[in-house]
Amino acid sequence: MNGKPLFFLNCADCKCKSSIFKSLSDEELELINKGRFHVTYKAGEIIFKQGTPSSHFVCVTSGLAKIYIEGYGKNLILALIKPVDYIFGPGVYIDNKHYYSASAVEDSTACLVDTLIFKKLVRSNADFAEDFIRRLSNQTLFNFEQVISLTQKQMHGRIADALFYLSEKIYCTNPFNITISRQDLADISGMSKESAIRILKEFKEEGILTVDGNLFEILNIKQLKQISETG
Amino acid sequence: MNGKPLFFLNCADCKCKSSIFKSLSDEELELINKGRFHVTYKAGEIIFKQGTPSSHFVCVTSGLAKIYIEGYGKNLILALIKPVDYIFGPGVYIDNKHYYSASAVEDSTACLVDTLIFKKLVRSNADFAEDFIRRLSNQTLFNFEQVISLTQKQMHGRIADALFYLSEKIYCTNPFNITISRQDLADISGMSKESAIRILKEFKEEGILTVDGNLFEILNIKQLKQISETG
DNA sequence: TGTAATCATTGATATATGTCAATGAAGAAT
DNA sequence: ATTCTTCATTGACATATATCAATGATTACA
Repeated sequence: MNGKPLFFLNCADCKCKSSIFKSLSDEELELINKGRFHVTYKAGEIIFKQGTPSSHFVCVTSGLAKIYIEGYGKNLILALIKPVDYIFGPGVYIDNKHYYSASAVEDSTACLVDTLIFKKLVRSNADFAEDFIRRLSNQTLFNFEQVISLTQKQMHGRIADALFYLSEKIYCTNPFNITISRQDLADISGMSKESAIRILKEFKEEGILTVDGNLFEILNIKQLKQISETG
Repeated sequence: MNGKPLFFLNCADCKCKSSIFKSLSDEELELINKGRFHVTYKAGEIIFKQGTPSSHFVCVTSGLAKIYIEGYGKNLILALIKPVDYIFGPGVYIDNKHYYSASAVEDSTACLVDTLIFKKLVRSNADFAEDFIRRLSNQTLFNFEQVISLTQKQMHGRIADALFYLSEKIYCTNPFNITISRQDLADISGMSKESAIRILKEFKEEGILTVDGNLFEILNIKQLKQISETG
């Protein structure tokens, strides 16, 4: 419930706008601002659901969200989205459908912006278009790493990768407090919850990691890196 | 060695240009044409190698190529590229590096075009940029299907998916002659060559498939679809 | 403040899948 | 033809991983 002033901001003054918008002028930001909704989500709430039409893209302004594909009986978490980052699915330029679901992991707030406005700006502003393509490319590279980790590494390597992802990319500290569940950790690593927990236990026993509830600390980064690399 | 006249064509007259170029004017095509190389590859030859700098993108004009990530001890085939389709890796907009390798599966020919020209056209022609983004989006959707198949389906389902991919997307006939090896089939399906062969054998025994050397025929499409869906 | 509900943990077990080794078949080269 | 090399096939075996079931811990809640 903090951050209420955000409701009154416009995009041009927004202190926490996504870096994708840096190539936009104030007039262009005003365009975005006009088609914008500010929403709050409680932890666990669905932001959008795979298969539904997508008319807006989502910019997470506080909290933490996950995007995940609902597959055959289980979920694959594609990424965690933290402030200030945005969710722009591949369906927007194809058939305006969501190809994955998104939900709030922590209590979160987000801005929703009409994708038509976004597409218009892509056409009219080459810098913006290029930034967007760069962003799509980075996502693809991330997908590549992910698919190789998931298909060619054994569980230890995959958990190691997930731990580095959480520590380095999401929580950005080393003793870090995870706000995701063990099931989420398993859905990131493509394994069962039970297996994920067992690997954590092994890492603890080998002194690579300490786990106290949701507080994790990677003690032996070098060894964990090696586990990540040897699969 | 057929198709020699291709060497003398320019892009504007090319009968087999990739659909990505349909939004370009003759002048713009001439720009592409100027920075273009026509190359022939023998089956098995490497077109480019993961990790090397990428200055040109590749448009396959005859034959068949594969793009594959060289992972931890084995390869993952991301896609087969048939005429007329092009290979434009995600590194082009990031650091001009190849993030996967490409090689010719059959004797092939290709045009190489400077990526700088491509990027210039993306900036100057909004239709072209949008077509390109659409294409990137489609690739992402394909990646999603692939990662779900590879991580959430058992071997039977993955081989079923690979067979449909070959029959419907690549060779586009039902009794189809594969020009890829069993190892390639395994690298598409994310399993060992031996496992892939065993699954094929089971499908044969159940009357779902006939396999005579490299000639495949899917006999019971409905059943194979179901195997694909039940994982 | 207890009761339900969810989440985390652990053990036992079944099985999907990879690895290794051996053999057969099909081309390529001499 | 004959040898050599690559590719395909099969079997035996080891093991990585999921599933199921039970229990403990934590949180929501009324």
